[in-house]
Amino acid sequence: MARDTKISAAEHCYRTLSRKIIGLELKPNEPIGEHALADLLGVSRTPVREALSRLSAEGLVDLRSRAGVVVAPIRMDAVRTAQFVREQLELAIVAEAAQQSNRRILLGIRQAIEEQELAIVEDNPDLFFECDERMHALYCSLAGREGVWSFISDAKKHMDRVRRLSVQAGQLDQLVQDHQGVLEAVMARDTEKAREIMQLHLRRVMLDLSELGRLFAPYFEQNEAKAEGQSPAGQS
Amino acid sequence: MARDTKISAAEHCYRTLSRKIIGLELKPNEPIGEHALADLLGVSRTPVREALSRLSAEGLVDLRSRAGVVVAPIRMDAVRTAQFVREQLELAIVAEAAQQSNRRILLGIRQAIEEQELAIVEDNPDLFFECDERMHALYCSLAGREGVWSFISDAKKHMDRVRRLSVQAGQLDQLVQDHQGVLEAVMARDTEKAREIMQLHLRRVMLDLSELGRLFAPYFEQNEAKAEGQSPAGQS
DNA sequence: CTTTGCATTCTTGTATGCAAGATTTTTGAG
DNA sequence: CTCAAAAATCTTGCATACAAGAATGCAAAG
Repeated sequence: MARDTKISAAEHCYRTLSRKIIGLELKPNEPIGEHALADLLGVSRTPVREALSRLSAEGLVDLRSRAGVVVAPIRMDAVRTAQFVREQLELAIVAEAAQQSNRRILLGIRQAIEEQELAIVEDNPDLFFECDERMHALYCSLAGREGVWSFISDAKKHMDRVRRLSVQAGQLDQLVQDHQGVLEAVMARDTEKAREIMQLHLRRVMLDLSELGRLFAPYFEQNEAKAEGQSPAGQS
Repeated sequence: MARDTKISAAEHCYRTLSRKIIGLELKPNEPIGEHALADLLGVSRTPVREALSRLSAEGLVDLRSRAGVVVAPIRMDAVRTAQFVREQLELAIVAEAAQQSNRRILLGIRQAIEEQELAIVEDNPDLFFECDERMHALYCSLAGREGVWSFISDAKKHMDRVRRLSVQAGQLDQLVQDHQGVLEAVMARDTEKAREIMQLHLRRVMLDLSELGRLFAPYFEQNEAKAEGQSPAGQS
């Protein structure tokens, strides 16, 4: 209520919806109407529409022309592509980062890791992911390539929902251990080891992908199989 | 005039403006008004606004709140970042492509290169760049990672205007030779050589960047140097 | 009971109106 | 002539109105 005047309503809509979608607060395949969102966000349809247009370009919502808007289902293809992109970029970044040494940034990374441990204890997924983002972004800074983070971030959006799902079954401790390993390697200027651990780390998310696809089937894109024909109306 | 009904007006606006900006038909730092664009495109301000919103998110236009819209100046930082991102992705792609062999795609690549040579003879920059895009996209297909192209394409947008500028001074022949070299290496399954030539090729664009910054200074972002304080009013 | 065609309702896509902030011009004083 | 302040103009940001297409429900026929 304090900074309402600073950013536009459209931007506010974009950020709020983006956060809600990635945080699974709005569920994949869930129908959302422009009017309903406008009411929810307390604005008119126009800024909502602008936000939806951007989200559609990013692949987070599907605009079905004149037939409604739905939160985009998680698409296996998109996840794999995003993983590839992210891996290439982050590995290159961490390799460059390992050749730099900025005390302040390194300290920030350490702090982020510690805070992330705390987030696990507190069972606070939002904080966990926030720290994760901060840490990875700091590696970009360390490498002197802050701009690259926005590209990684774009790719990550397609994976974040999967990560959220895997949290519910997940071993978060292992991820933090990975982070510590990467940091040690970077501080030791061991480029190869840093890349190695980071690669392992980044691929960990994908391990249970097919299982998640089964567990959370309604969140994933259905392969054109008309499910209704299989389940008879078990009413009688 | 045949497919007007298929895509929305907003999408039409987005594509048209995107093309005009990248093609330097709309010049960097040129002020554009929503109303003027609406008239130009024969629609109302609403779809124009939607397009501008997306273009702003991509960094192709700057929306100065209530003070006008300008075509984004070329930003050196953004170009360097885009170059980094593109290089990482394309090198990984060509390395994977070199381990595949799909006759039809390889043929398509060869065709694109030949058509590109033709474009040089005809002095047709639009065709030249269109072939270039097609070829690079085909390598993504060859690697079985079509989805990656959209990410490369996003990064490329920040470099394309620079490439357009360097065409005017440029040796396009060299670029085509690079392409042929890459194709040969890929067909010979020589991963390392393919990466090597591709890297050289991708970096060629950046060589004259600083010179272009001087030659086309008004197209580039000015470094906050208040020019007015230095030039006294030489009226009297 | 199932199916087909129609009418209703709902949702989006676009146009337009209005208000607020920024820019420019004008006007007046020194 | 210079500078400053205020008014007029311009431009965007948001809300609303309207129209066209899609989905849904209903009724009638087989």
